[in-house]
Amino acid sequence: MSATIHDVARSAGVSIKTVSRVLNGESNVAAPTAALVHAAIAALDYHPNLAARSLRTGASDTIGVIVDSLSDPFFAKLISVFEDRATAHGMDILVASTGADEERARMQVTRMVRRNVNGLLIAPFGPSLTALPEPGVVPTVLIDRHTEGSAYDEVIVDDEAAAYTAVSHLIAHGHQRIGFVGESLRFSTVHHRLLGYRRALDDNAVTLTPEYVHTACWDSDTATKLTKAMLKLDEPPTAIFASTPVTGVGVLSGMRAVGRADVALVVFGDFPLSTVIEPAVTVVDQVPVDLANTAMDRLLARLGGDTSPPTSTVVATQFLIRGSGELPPTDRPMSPR
Amino acid sequence: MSATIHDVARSAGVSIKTVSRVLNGESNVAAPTAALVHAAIAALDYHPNLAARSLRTGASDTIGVIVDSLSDPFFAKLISVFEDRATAHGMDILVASTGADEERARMQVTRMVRRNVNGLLIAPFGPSLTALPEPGVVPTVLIDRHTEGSAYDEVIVDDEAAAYTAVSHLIAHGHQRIGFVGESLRFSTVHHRLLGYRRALDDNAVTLTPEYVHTACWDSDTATKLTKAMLKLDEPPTAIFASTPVTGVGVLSGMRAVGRADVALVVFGDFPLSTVIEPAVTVVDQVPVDLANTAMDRLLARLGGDTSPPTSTVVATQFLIRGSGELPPTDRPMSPR
DNA sequence: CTGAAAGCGCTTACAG
DNA sequence: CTGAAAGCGCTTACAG
Repeated sequence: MSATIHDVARSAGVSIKTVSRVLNGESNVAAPTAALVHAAIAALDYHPNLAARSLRTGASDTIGVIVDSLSDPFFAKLISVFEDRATAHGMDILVASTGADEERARMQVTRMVRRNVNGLLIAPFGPSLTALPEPGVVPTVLIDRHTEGSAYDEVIVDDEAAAYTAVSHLIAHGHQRIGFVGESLRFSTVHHRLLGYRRALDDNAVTLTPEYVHTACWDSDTATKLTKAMLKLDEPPTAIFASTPVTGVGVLSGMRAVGRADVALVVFGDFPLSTVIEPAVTVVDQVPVDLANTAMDRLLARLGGDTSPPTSTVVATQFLIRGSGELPPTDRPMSPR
Repeated sequence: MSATIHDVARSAGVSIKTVSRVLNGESNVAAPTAALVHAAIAALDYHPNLAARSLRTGASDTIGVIVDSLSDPFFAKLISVFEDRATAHGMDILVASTGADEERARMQVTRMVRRNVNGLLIAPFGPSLTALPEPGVVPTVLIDRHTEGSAYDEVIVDDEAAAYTAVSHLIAHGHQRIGFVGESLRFSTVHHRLLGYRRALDDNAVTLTPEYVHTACWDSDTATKLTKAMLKLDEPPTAIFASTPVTGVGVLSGMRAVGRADVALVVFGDFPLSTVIEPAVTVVDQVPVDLANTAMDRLLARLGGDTSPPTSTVVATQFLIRGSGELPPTDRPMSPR
């Protein structure tokens, strides 16, 4: 039903090879011939069959994106930027989630490779390399999280330095008892944020209190529970550093549940409503748009034939001071239980 | 480099047709033969070439999703559910955004069709049918918004009824001056939410005040600006109904900017932090998970050969009363300007 | 500058 | 229950 290259060739009175040349912008076609072909293409509303092209060339004009979750606002923002950029280059994007499950991540990579994606953008997790494509199979750029020993370009932020800044900021505002509410240390980002937290304490001669450090807050609800527990300690923290927006929301919820809006808070990662909450939430903004654009730049360079050694690009974060991180420490006595 | 069906056939000592039969689960293969083929497939780590299959069959085991924006939390949630379901059926999803631009929407549909997607899930906008695939080209299900005269299944919510409930709730709590902050009426959803708003006023003998009705809040910032302006009227509204989470966030921001946390608020659509804000925000929850699953059910039915006439499925919403919609009207005098 | 032939890796009739 | 042939719609050498 749809016109094929043969129809165009017949209509233009040339061979299919010439049509193919015009289609692929090859230079060696006489101008009048090219015009004839263009006219035929327009007249027949011809569009090349992508599956046929893909079968022949092994590519697909498609970019695969693999992240933990498609509904997480951070990843959703990355995807949004990837799609804009891909569309501008005539490519489509295929998305897949891993749920931070290694088995599923492996499967998603395999599926993408089988789909002949031109390139892959992956938010890796855990130290394992098995959930990444084998080197040489498909150009790949890793985003947000570092994987030791990978053969790929990566685009990350300096999590440790940003966390260091954030926690130092809390200490500078008089806080000595600072909670750390983090997701799993399986994520290199959370691991480095914890390192930054510890270094800030060390450099300011603040003793680390194990009861204040939580590294298994899988979701908002867990963060809420742990926050409530922390704030009920005999010596509760006067400030909390949340390692991600998801845990940050949980912390806010926990603070609210025990009626403690006076606890200082800094969240790693900006989120909608952060400026509407009272007090507005001080955050480390990872600037996901920059992260995504930089990663896409790398991938496009690789697709363009760049074969230089893998690079590690560190995108700048922004520390946005809004109020919640500047609350003075209160030492209101708490009921013992 | 990768094994082909010929390699498997040779290794198993059968013809490629027999391998193809096994691959596609056709019944008429002798058990011992099938076992031989399976062994060869496993030994060679064979995976069928998807492009070749797609070229031959005209399908691609792929579902296309087209929405306004990939980073909007509502659409991101829908996509997340679509991906889960698609993965469970061995299909991948291709995503594209329209930016609510008809030209771009048309282009995205064309691209998806050219990619031979098995099915399409589209959040349409505006009355135009030109941004939808021509009937018969590809099974399509429309989500969230109604398009008059389309030939496709649709899965929507009863926007008018839900808005009616929300606004009636405000009136029942003593409010007579109720603002409507909406995005464009191009969206059938917003249009119907406005109808529900008007009907609730009518049924309760509340006069509609044109200054309270805004239907061009493209983004949060516009909603903020209009909210601030409304609250500075000589007779400001005592309650506001926001037609979407995006405008709702803008309204909250505007209320905060003029120091009016005492204005009642109901938002159409739940959003993260709605329970953490003080007071917690009363919302009409569209239950995006239900919407997405129902749409996917319809699409899978169509892919399974269902050729019955197009259906319109209305998914139930939930009215979540949390505090912000129950604030009593205050009649604090405002400065005249 | 242009074209005829071959073939990418599958599935679809068709035959036995 | 099994197979040989044809062909989906392109691009890739190769020839002229």
